[in-house]
Formats: sequence, C-alpha cells, structure tokens
Amino acid sequence: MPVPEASLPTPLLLFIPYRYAENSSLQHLAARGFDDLTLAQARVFARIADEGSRLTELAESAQVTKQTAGYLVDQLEAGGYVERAADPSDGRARLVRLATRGEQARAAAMDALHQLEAEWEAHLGPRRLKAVRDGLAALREITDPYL
Amino acid sequence: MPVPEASLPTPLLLFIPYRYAENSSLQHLAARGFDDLTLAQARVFARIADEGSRLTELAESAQVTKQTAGYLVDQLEAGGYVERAADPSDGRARLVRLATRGEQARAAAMDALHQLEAEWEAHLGPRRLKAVRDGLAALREITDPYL
DNA sequence: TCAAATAGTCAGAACTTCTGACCATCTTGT
DNA sequence: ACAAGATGGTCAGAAGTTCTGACTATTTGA
Repeated sequence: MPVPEASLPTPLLLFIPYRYAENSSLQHLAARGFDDLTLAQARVFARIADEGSRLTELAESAQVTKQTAGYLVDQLEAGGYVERAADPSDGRARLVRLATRGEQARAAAMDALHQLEAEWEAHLGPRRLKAVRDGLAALREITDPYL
Repeated sequence: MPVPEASLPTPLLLFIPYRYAENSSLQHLAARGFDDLTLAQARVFARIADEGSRLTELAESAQVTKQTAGYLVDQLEAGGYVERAADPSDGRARLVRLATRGEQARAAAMDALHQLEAEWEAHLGPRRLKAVRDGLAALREITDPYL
C-alpha cells in the first residue's frame, strides 16, 4: 500500500487522467482495426463536425497551424478516414468530411468514451464525478480560448 | 452571450484547463528571461528531483524513451538549466541536477503555479476547487501508471 | 472596382520522438 | 568467484509533427 502522496499541482492532476483517456481511447480504436491513427491525427479527427469542417476551423480548435492541420488531414484522407469536398458557400474553402471508414472510427471512439466515463463513474460515484465535471466546466470560463 | 454548450466529454474538460496551465506557465517563464524552454524540455525539467534524477527516471515519469529524455537533457544542459554529475551509488548512472539557472527557472515556475492556483480558486471558490482536486486525486488510483 | 481579408497550399527547416544496436556497470545464482 | 542477465546510458538513423515564410485564389467591403 503506497504512502499517501504529497498533493500534486492541479495541472498535473488534470494531466494524469487526460493522458490515460487519450491512451486508452487510442488502444480501443487500434484493437478495432483503426490502428493507423496517430495521436496528432486523432486530435484533428475528433474535431471534424458532422456537416464537415474547414481546414482553418480544425486548425484553430486543435491549436495547430493551418499547415499542420493540412498535413494531418492529408494523412487522414490517405487512410480513408476523411474526404475533402468543395464548400458550396465559399469557393476558396473545402470541407473536410468523414468518409465511411471515418464514421466507423468515430463510432468506435464514442464507444471508448462511454466506456471510460462508465469506468470513472464506477470509481468515483456519480456524485463526485459530477462535482469534478461541474468544476471543470466552470473553469472553462477562464481557460477556454474558444468559448 | 453564447448559448450554453452541450456537455463536453470529460477528457476534453480535463484538457482545456491543462492546456491553459501549460501555456500560461510557459509564458510566465518566457517573460522572466527563460524564453528558450520548449514544452518538451519543460516537461522533463519539471520532473528533476531536488537531489537530482537519473535519466531513466526522468524518461519513465515523463513517458518518453530514454533516448528522447537524453536528447532533451542535452538541450537543457546547453541552456545552462541542468548539469550532469556522476552518481556515487552506481557507476553506470549519472545524476541530472539543476544548475543555477535551473534553480531560478524552477522558482519562476513555482511562482507561475501559485498564481494559477490562486486564479482558479478565485474563480471557483475554495470549496469547488477542492472538490475537483479531490476527485482528480481519486481518479489517479485508476489512471496513474506511476502510482 | 480595388484593397484588404480569408482559405488554403508549397517549400524548407527545426523539433520531437521512435526503433534498433551497442557498451559499461551492477546484481544474482551457483 | 564468475558467468548470465538486468539496468543505465549512448549512438545512429528514420519517421512524424510542427513551425515560419512566401505564395495563389477567392471573397468581402469601402
């Protein structure tokens, strides 16, 4: 039984479960055949809206440059996860949309998230999980640049 | 006034304030003259114990390979943040220790953390912040590979 | 209509991270 | 004592990620 740890800085307390969630979701996906997704690709992939998203939107919300987002979308496209289509409302823009394989991967990712949520709720209890989520949601007001 | 957002996945709720903390700490450091630290370097730097740490320890706790940790420590050493010394208790090992500039940077980093903690406490109130921290600490039991 | 803003790409470089191979030192079982 | 394996660390090479800067095409607004 480990000695109770000295209290860690809050950012580290945030990071530990976040990293766990990222790793376990990626493993979940890999186990279901989506084993060619890297973390960076997944971060962009996760932000594609159902109606499709513009590259610039993806870049902003994933906090990378347009160039980086373009590079990652190229790879997602090569992997059959997404496709690009012209944006009817703006001739400069193109919409990045989920392709068939992307839809399947998204479903698997949702599944992983639900599983994770259930695991955490089982460990903390619904009351404490809600307290954490509510507190974090309130923190967004001062920490979320895209609110 | 934005429409209330649909509830986000818990991992994203964790990530948003974490990223904010990382960015604002790095800015805090840069503003005080430690402007040559990259994120990757800082992640290793943050894990150096007062008595010094072995490369392998740093690699494990930062979740990178020994090679990567070695590369980053090389850069920290070149920047004057750390120095390597022989480990008296093991001839194979060398201890990575803070150098003078590293001590100063660490003090500035602590300062940034305290400031952040105070900011968050002011926004949430001590009670809610504690509820979040307690919940996250409990989550470590199932998410921290190094517990 | 023309200047500015926006969407996106291309090119090149820097940074981060990995795998695999390797050497030196320590630890353990016999 | 000593060989075998474990551990600490490095070197070499490659892949992946991300950036800055420059550029084209299209849209928007005065």
